[in-house]
Amino acid sequence: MATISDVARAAGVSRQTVSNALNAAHRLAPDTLARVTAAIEALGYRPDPTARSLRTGSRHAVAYPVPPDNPDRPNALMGGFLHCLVDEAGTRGFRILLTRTDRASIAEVIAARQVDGFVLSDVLSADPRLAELDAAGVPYVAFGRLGGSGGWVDVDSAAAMAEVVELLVAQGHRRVGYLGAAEDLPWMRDRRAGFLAAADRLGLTVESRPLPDALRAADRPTAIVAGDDWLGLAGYRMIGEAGLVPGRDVAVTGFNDLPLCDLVSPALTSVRIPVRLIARVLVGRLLDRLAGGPTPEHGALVAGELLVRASTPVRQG
Amino acid sequence: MATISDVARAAGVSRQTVSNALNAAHRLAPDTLARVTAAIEALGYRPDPTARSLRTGSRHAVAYPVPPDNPDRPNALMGGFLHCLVDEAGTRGFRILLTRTDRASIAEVIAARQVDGFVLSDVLSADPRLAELDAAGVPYVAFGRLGGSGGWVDVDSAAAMAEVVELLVAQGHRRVGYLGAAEDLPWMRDRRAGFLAAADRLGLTVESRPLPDALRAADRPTAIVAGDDWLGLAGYRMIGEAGLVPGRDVAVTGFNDLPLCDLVSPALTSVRIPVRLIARVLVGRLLDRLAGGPTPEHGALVAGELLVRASTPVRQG
DNA sequence: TTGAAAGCGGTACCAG
DNA sequence: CTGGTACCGCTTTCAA
Repeated sequence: MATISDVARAAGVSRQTVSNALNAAHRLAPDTLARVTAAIEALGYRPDPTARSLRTGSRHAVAYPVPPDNPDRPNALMGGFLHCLVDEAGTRGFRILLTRTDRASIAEVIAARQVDGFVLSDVLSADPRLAELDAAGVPYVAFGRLGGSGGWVDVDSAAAMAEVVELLVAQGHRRVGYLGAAEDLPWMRDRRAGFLAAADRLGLTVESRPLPDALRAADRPTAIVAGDDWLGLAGYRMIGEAGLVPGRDVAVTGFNDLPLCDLVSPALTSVRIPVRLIARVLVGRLLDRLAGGPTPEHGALVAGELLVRASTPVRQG
Repeated sequence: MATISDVARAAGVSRQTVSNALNAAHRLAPDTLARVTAAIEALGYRPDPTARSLRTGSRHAVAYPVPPDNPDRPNALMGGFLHCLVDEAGTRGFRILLTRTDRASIAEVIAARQVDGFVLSDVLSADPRLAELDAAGVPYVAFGRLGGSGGWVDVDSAAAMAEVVELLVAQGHRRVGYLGAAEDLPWMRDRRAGFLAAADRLGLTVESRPLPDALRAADRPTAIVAGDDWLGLAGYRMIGEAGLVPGRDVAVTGFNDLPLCDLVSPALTSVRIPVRLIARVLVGRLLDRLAGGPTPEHGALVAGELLVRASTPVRQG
């Protein structure tokens, strides 16, 4: 492996000049630059980022703690998200370092100064990792809304739920049930709130009885809005157990647009999460901040995409 | 941030002694060790892996190129796999660095000496990345079988397919169709070969007509073995289009055990891939190699787990 | 515009 | 068992 000294020797200049050729080419005389560049080419020289990091203190790397995965309900979007993250960071010369999610592991990565910043996801309220990062002064951005700072990006679930409600209203639904779960998760709470707000605004009646009972009542809801796709399928089951047919008798919507939406019968109307865009904005905000830019005032909301499928058919009459 | 010099000064020893306390504690007098340890604690000193790497040349990091993800058919197992990978590597003091999969990116990571080795997946035959790694002498292990070396781990699809065939035979099936696709992918070819071998050994007749036609024939196959779960669902559709009912009229099996197997109706019999075990063996082999151990002669095959569900019911008569 | 010297934070080697 | 010295490969500072 060629070092900077090898190149300097080959080009008949000092090591500094080689360094300048790489980092501040404009300060070199044209012919010197040409000579150095030729030597770099000839020797196949690549500066060692480790040595550079030691000197400059910047690591050109970002950590992403990989959330644990429930094998029975894997996050099918994770692979795509990471691919996009790597891609977006890569085009700006940064790498993604995976870490465990526990506080100790994160503390270690910070203490070892292995990265310049963090990308977080699945952030809970009062997440201990945030305290850790704040205390150490390590910049981060989160996928999912945070309390104060503008260092976050999230799906605009309120807007998405409003679209869902508008769809149902347009299809003639007047009484709708909401199927939620895990409401300790901020994003699940957020979706419910978005639904309720839109339902209120558009004059939809929200079912208050437990859904299994409500579906058997004479004035049963004609649609169920679920907090995610898995819950949507739970809705299918409830509907079936009430002797009704999902889609035909009761419309259903999900959230996340997992691939199973197209597979189940009827295909499930859902909201697609723009993974690529989210990765881009996350990386953009973090790297801008690392570059010394100001922290944006507000978090960024990106629109989900409502995909209407057979589970929300146009109603006859 | 405390440095090794700070600790040395605080403990009244040289930097070298602090270094020894960390890396070769047995060479220190007990009381010196105690003094140094106390100083480390007091100052919260953590050695900087970047500086250490510069000196030793080892990065304590492993690269994993993230395969691109088809949004319409995401790899639902990726999140869990990466989590396991991080976990297994982490317990041995190694980190996972994500990279892009293209040859140029990999060449860059190698040239920049950013990792000690690679974990690969989705390796094609004559994969250009292998040439790159071999040429540079960078150690690697692959999820998925490789030509010569023992640096790989894979699911024993032949054994798994044998289990599938045995199940079908036991259930009274005599004529079975195979539904494959993307046979340029080694693992897909491997599954088909495993099926054919087992069918041959157990005297099963393999359907040779195109499945849509065969299902309409009088001597139609009574079961379909699919190369993966998505193909299993394609099988469901073919069966339905032939006026038959999957599970009841024609048994179906998949492969991978995606979560959708439990969701579809009938639930799809499939083979679960032991992701955690695979990650463990991959990391184990790579790190053993990095530690100077010998390369194993053979690749490792790990058993898949056949999960029998409603799509392969016990046959009446 | 170019170069010499110092140093980033550790570890290897060797002397005592 | 401990410490002095050189050095890993690069960039920053300051003179020439």
